[in-house]
Amino acid sequence: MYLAYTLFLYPIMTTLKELATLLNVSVSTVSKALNDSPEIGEDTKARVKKLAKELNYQPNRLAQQLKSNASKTIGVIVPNIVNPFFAEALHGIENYASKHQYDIIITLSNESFDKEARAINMLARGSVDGFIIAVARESQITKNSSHFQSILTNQIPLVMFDRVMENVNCAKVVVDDYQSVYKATTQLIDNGRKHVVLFSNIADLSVGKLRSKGYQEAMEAHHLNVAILDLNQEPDIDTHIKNYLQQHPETDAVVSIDHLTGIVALNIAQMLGKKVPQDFEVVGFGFTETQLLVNSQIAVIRQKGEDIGHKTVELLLEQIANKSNVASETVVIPNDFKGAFTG
Amino acid sequence: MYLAYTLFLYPIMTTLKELATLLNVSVSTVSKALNDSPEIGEDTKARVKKLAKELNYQPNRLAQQLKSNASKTIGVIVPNIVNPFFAEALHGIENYASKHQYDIIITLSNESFDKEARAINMLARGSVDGFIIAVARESQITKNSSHFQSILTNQIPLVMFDRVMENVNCAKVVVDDYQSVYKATTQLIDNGRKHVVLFSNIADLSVGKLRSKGYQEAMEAHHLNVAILDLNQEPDIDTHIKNYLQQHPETDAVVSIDHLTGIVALNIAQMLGKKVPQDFEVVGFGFTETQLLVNSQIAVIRQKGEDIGHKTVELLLEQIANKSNVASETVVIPNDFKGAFTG
DNA sequence: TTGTACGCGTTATCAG
DNA sequence: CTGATAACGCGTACAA
Repeated sequence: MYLAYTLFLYPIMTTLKELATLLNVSVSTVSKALNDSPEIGEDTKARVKKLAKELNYQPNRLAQQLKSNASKTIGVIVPNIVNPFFAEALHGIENYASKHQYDIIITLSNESFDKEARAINMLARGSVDGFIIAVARESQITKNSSHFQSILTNQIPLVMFDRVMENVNCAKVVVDDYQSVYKATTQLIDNGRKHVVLFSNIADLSVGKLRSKGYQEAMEAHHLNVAILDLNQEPDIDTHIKNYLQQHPETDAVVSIDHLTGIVALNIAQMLGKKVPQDFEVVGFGFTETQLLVNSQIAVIRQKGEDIGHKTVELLLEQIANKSNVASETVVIPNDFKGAFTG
Repeated sequence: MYLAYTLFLYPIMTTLKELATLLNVSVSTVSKALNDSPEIGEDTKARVKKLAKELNYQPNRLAQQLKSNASKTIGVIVPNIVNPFFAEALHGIENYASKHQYDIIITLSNESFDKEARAINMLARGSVDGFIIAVARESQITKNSSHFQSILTNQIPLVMFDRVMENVNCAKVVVDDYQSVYKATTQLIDNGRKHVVLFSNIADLSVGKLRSKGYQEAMEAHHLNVAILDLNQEPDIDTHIKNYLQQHPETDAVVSIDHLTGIVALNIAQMLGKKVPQDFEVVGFGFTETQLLVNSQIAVIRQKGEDIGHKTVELLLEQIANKSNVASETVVIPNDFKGAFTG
């Protein structure tokens, strides 16, 4: 005879208490019944479950989280999401996390220290069991890591990836930035290229520096001139690249250490009448779909975003499990090479 | 004299109760003091705040949320995040939400109905105050909207964007898919193109159908032959496009209704020796960076992902505010055109 | 001015 | 087998 009540109640979230009063039993009985406790008789279990189903009862997760002191949620902070590398990494993170029944809260720092710090402050108060972070540009440049230290001080598990800070003592997942660019540059030189220039719009980032270093040392090892075009934050990279290539017509190869300048360089070189890849070769940083976009006309150093994402979650869940063990290993996920270099 | 205690306690989350015992006052006094209640004396306020600062006290958000019955969090479910359109929309959503002190929990449906349904089930239990959803491919194809109905039944605010379901009665934000493709196609025809083909890998989606319809009706209005290459789910779109263009050498224009096939078609056409844009023209769907990638060689219909994201949040927050008012308006955000068509 | 008591929804312990 | 009680951490009406 609780039909009317039922109909009225239905839409809004049903609680244990409501079930209890409707069934004339105690709240704890209902809770145990729904959790299949052996303490409860089969008949009452059935009654409880039936009504719970009818009223579409769903336990409130906030309450469960508060009680258990675990949110089963990972806080992810990335500089932006439009960069396909981060998109892929997030994809990997989400997949692996959800496989392990973890939700993720994503926050974008927009490369800003403040926003990064605020996000940490919000999430570090019970909302998440741990953090996965790629450091904002501003934090990297200013070397301000106070907000990360506060995570560590609070014993909250933390994993950094790609953009990491050396002086923060936590687990890290990176790619072999130096190695892969060194190797790619060497390959170009072996192909007979003499005027290899590096294009970059991330010179100020940790990864940018490592990649530049790879290029630089490869060039120097072969006694070739180092030429770096730093497009950092330039709004109109098209024009700058065009100007450079016109002023340096001898250029016969480009190493791009980000996901954009390589493709742009390719297009412009073709517009300027260069034959690719016969007398002009490009190596770029890329991601899964890059290959489609450039149609094998350039070689790409492919960052395995999804794998990197997987790994970060793996490390984080380990830390969450063995609360004590603040492991701070650094895992390197080597880059792929896609698209054959010409000989 | 609580210094030793302090040092021991510091790392782990400080609670009101701990502050209270340390200060020999009641929990509520501490709470009020921290919230600057006029009931509390200035001196005690000072004492409380001082210790709170020392111990780095941060109120537990879960508890606050449970108490207030509001999570200040938006649940966002998108099919994937690698598609730059969704990445941009998410960017817009995150920015606008965070401006209004809302967090977002992002879940990826991976185009699967099950995952979408599970995500809703998890989040609809107190974790979020409302949903923003772009419908998974599978849900659209099977027309299964039961999980969405359950959101509505539970009175949880819901906004759909881009991929929407007509039979779900909620607010929606879409682009002018039909219109913009009709217009683009007409433009190509006006430019003298006679053999315009449509490339698509999203024929089965609501947006895909609308866009195809725009193309089709524009062609028919000019008594031209409709030609559609459906690359839906094909792994190797490169090859298919190449084959098509070789078998149909008369083709003088391509309309691509997704963010990939247009760029691929452009590259392949150039490889096949077509002069772009003199005797071959491409219109594609795109996003902010597309223009850079294709270097003005094709025109793009640009979906304003960020604006769309903004709008969804705006509508959702409205709904959250006037709980009663289940507004179900549909907002259309018109596409931009970038890159001049040649005449 | 401060403290007490209760509620948010859940679970766990301990009586009955 | 069932129920009362306490607890998670916070906020607040009410009492002192």
